[in-house]
Amino acid sequence: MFALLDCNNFFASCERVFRPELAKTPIVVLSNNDGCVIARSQEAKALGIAMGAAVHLVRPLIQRYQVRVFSANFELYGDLSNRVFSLLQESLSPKAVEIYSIDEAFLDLSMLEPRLLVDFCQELRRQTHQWTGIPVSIGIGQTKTLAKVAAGLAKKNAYKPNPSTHSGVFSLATLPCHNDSQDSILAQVPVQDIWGIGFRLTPALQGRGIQTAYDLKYADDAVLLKRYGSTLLRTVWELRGTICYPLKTTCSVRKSIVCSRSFGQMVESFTDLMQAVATYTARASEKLREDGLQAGCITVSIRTNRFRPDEKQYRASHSIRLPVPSDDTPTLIQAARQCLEHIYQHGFLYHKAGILLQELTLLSARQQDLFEVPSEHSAVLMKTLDKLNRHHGHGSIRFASEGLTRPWWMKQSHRSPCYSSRWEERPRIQVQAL
DNA sequence: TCTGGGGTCCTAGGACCC
DNA sequence: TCTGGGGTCCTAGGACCC
Repeated sequence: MFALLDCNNFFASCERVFRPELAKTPIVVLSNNDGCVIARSQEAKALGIAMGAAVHLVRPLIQRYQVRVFSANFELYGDLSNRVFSLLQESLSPKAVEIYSIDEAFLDLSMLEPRLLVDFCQELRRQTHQWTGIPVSIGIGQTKTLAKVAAGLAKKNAYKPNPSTHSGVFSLATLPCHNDSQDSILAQVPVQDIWGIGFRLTPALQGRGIQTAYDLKYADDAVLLKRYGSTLLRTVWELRGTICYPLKTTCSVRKSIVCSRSFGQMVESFTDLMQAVATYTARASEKLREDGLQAGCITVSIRTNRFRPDEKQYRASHSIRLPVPSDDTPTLIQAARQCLEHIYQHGFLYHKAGILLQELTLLSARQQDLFEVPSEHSAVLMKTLDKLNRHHGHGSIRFASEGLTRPWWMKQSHRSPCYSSRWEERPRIQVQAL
């Protein structure tokens, strides 16, 4: 038996944890560079501010309803996310929790008697809110896909005008999978709300008369497999109660690391562009070392602003395979420079750059190279660098190639403090003497 | 003026092998 | 008129997720 615990309006809820006076205020959180809306509080959703909306398009709504605007603060969200998941792992067991994303976790509840499931989840929900300040919804189902469907329904119930005490938890598991009442619930769920059905599949399925989760559950396997592949078929089987996606608790080694950002202002020169690429490479290398990995391949990509069709457009990327896998920032920056030299074209206004590290291997399982000259010096230097940056914040110690003034740096005009992860930004309490 | 960032998995097709 | 069959590996592109 699976449950999906989903944090409600997560980024907006995080902003409220340390600003309780904003409990009823509409809130939006913006993407890096303050470009578009990536999270909304319930009040902001009710105002009709769409997910992903460009800020300049919803500015009138923001001003009219005095919506509180925040720049994304992923350090804060990551820290609160860890607190929520630690609590789950303590309440259940680390082996029963799969951290699926920054704000969601699948839980294996097969150790509980079915009649206790809902009460257990209610208690978990209450405790999470009390201990972390984050409101959550929980869905229960025989498979992950059904638990996801249930979580969606739980969230809807939680924000009804008069939520009942049982809102915020929804179980599909108290009903057998081929029961009419479970089917009647699935018949209310639009096909695009199912986990795994995206914006491409939705119109294709609708064109075949598949409008709801119920329609998909009873669709023809052979047709779906031939036309759409095995991934969709797994989703269908999960709707029928057959587990195709077991709980993944061992954290698998990741396969790529990306660092890409759009610029605060357009960049034209090679020097400025290289500064950005060096900065992103340094950040990605840091992540690489955090996970004890080395990269065998690096890709650099650059592009102009695709939203300005009247300007000359250009996009390109180039990859280099390193002679020996590396986690050394200078080595990777050097390779990134070669990539950029390969694709840079003078005369364009660049809007975004990114780097991608691939062919990641564990440092502990590295293949020795016959001609390699091992450098212990590098390992010590990188370790020291990471320690300093962990303690004083990202980018406190940088490579000169990352630049000093950095005019291209992203805009973050409304970032809240990292209340819970930086000493100098911790909340202050003023006590007034009576 | 202003439109995100970081991931995974699957499939088709080409290149190559014997 | 007719031009093998079976296999692996790699890559690009497309789909999805949050």
